[in-house]
Amino acid sequence: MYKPKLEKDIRCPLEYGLEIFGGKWKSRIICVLAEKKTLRYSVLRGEMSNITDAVLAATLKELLADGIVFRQQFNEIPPHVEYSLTDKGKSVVPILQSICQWAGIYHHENTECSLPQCQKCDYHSKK
Amino acid sequence: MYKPKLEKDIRCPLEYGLEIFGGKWKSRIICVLAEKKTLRYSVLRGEMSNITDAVLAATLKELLADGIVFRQQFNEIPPHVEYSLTDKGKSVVPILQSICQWAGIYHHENTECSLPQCQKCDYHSKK
DNA sequence: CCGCATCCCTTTGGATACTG
DNA sequence: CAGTATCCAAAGGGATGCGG
Repeated sequence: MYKPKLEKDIRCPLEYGLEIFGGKWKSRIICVLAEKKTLRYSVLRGEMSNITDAVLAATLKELLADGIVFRQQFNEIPPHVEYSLTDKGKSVVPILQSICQWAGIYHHENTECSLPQCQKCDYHSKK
Repeated sequence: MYKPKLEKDIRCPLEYGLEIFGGKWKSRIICVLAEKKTLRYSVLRGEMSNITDAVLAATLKELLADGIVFRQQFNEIPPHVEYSLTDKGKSVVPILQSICQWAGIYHHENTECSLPQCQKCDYHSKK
């Protein structure tokens, strides 16, 4: 039985912001796109181990709706789709950087990302 | 029936950070404590409309475990408990500030917090 | 006064199979 | 290639009532 989504609480800007990039895969997708600039769907999925299509597609949809990513469809043979960050999307990267820096100070046990696909977090400390 | 928590994924610093203050009430609690410095449990609850004891207590426990808040118990008559931010907790406030600023730019529909208890978000723009 | 126990509902994330 | 459909599991959040 389908149940319509309940009216969301009115949220302050802070909570709005956390909604945008606070999801389980969202920050990771933003990081990857920030580093690689433009990626096809299948390549993007390859960069994120263990994510399934259902989840990746749903997450990209949200990011698209929130204006974080840009989606370009190529109706060639074979067809493909490319994703990249919008300006809005790019503007969150410094915030993710600062979170990563902060966490690096306190999260001693695992300062280096141990997930290969998460080496993209290195983006935050590079340069 | 009690079910043990599954082993958490290994997370990069960024995701660790989002875990700390990304929960539904966490940022709000941090904001309130950042402004009021020290609050009794009951007063803190009063500052957050609609939160229930079960949720507030659980959230405070997490923040305590993560070293964000400090808990001082007074075994007087009547007994009470006071919560305040640790140094680690205080150090996340600038990050919340930057998120709030960023969101203010893009979240035009609701730039001003419309929840009274969330006027604490003004903390981020004050001064 | 503070906060836990219990039970329940909603939301989110995921596995598998399948399609334009 | 780039997803959707379906079904399901787990976690988060919440209401109520009790206990130190």
